Amino acid sequence: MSSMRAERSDSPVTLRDVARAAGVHPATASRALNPETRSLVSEATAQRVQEVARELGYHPNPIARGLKTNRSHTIGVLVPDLMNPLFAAIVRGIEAVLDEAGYTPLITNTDNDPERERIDFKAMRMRQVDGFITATAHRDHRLITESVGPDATVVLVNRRVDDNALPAVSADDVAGARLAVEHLAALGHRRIAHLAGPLDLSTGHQRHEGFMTTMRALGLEPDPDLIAIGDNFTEASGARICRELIGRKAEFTAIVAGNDLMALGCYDALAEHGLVCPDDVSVVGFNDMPFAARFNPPLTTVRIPHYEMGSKSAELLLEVLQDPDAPPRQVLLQSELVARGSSAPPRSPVPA
Amino acid sequence: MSSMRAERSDSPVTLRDVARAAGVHPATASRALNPETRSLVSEATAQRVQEVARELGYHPNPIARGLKTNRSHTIGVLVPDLMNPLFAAIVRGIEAVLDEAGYTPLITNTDNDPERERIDFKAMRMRQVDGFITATAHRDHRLITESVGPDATVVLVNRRVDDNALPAVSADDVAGARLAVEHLAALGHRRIAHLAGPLDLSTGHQRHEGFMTTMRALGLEPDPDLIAIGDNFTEASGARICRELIGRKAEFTAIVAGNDLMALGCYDALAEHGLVCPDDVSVVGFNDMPFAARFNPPLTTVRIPHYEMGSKSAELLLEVLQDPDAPPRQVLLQSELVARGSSAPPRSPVPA
DNA sequence: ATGAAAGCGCTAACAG
DNA sequence: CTGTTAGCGCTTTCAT
Repeated sequence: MSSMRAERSDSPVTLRDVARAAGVHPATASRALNPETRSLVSEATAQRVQEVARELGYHPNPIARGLKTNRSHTIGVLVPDLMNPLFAAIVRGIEAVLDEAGYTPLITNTDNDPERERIDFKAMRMRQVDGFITATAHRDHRLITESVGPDATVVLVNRRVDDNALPAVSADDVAGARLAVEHLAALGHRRIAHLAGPLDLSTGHQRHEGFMTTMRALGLEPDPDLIAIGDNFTEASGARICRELIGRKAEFTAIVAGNDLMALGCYDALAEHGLVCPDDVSVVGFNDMPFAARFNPPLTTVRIPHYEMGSKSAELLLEVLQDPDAPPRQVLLQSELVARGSSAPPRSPVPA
Repeated sequence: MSSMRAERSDSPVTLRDVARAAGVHPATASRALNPETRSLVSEATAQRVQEVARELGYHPNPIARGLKTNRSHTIGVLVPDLMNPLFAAIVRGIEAVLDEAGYTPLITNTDNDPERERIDFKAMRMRQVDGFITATAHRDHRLITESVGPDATVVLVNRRVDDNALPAVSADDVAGARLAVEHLAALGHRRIAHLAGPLDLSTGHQRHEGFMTTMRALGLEPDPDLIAIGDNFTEASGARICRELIGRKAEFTAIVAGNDLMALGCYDALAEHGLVCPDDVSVVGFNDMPFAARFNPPLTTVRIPHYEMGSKSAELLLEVLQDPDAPPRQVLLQSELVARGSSAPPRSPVPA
């Protein structure tokens, strides 16, 4: 109630105002208001200052604080594309944790364009972000360190770099690909194709690895004719290389796609050639993006915990910010197969 | 090439450094570097300062600038939920325009929670945002003006307020609903239901208006039993009120849903009752969200230009920022019907 | 435990 | 046209 008085138009109530009202020096007020330095001030005055601040409706000006401290309580978040629901979910996870900790995310879309990425990094550094969370890392991390400087705090999400030089949280893509292959093998498939995502992205690479390893482990030597590499993780790319695969006239009864979008591209390419999924060809995606169960047919896919990936990455960043010298930690989240309508036993199962 | 020298670790190269190197006063350097004030300085020195700045790799510190000017070149963007692909698209449109103009969006999700919204507004004002773009407006705009103050610059996107007191860009929802009804009527439907979104949101309200008006215009007095109001724009809400509708035992052959998500909810509710879409019941959505064509059946819906809505809203905001006293302008974007598999003639068309 | 003073990097009067 | 002088709001030595 007593606070109503101060709720006037703007809130240009400054630290000085609080100090004056509390009868102390601005410096003292500053100390009293900041949890980090409160111990430097007597319990009594601390109480009083805080009280007065509340009554006046005082809010510290983060800009001014940032100018002095060289920190902005702002985190740069780089994703390929917010319109990909996967990344939207990750961002929401990041936002939740950051918000709780008093940080604000600064979000930007790179469309996987390295040039654009470089520009964004620079721009964010200029805005004094305290750290970065990026989902756009290529397997070689030099692009990042070159752009942000070796000093900057960076956490990777959904991707990782080869040498594990950067802290990262990602799903276990190798294990995920294994689940996909095992699922298809269990259904009786032997001629399994893989339409991989770009191999210079860790997700594309690891899933490819997982595919190859598992195939061999199951005694199914992968046929080079049944492997194709897309140049990005899109429906168009998936469709393109699926057409290519079909054009090769090699026999196959199932496809492991690099991700759900590429799987959708397969749907299209298959349909163009009069092939029906799953009757003629089973398709397994990756990510379990929102609405995957709505597709026609409902997409069998490997679920990765999007939201949790985001929240964990934010936690990890906060951790690194606290203790910059700790060795880069890698968090691996579990993936899980979600069987839906796009996978079924092959028409004429080849007996093992 | 000559710039390599300065590209050392961080970029703590300040205006003073540039000034010193160019042999001028910092103030002069400031003027030379700022396009707005460049005219105040001689062509020659302006050139020289800019040259030196480039060589040194100087970048102005926006924090410091903001502290002085009380502007941050930052825009607060409030959306209900980034995971709704509609809003992701809007955000991308906003981002594109803002970025071009040297502004940075600060994005936040409100989940349509007014309390959360209020908090976000406050937090952003503290961060000195220069303006707001919000997709979360209720029809009554007092919530907004109370939160951000009467002085603040606000543009609405995808929604509007009743009295048009705020600048806004939105799709023509009334016309959109008309298209939906006309489409179904043209197919031969007479018993058309409407599962509306919340009526305190302009989108829900306007689509409902458009539905009622068009029905009457076509001589199809809307049956109150065939109207239900959801409490939010989600699949769950759509499913809930669709079940309710079915429970009423009133006859209907088609549904106009408040948006695509609610239409998806209808798919579920219908299926639960053994009704098949479109054979038994046609369903029309609203928004044409990404992947709508992938659903089963592919969703007939009213397309609104998501991305353009975002970009236009950013342009409008920039406009208002330029000329704060101009009367609030409303931009209405055209919607368009996209006929897909979820709508078909009724089983036994009632002759007109 | 508190006050005084300086300064983060930049811009905006005001002189000259 | 350019230099001088302040000062944005806050934090941080350094004294006291």
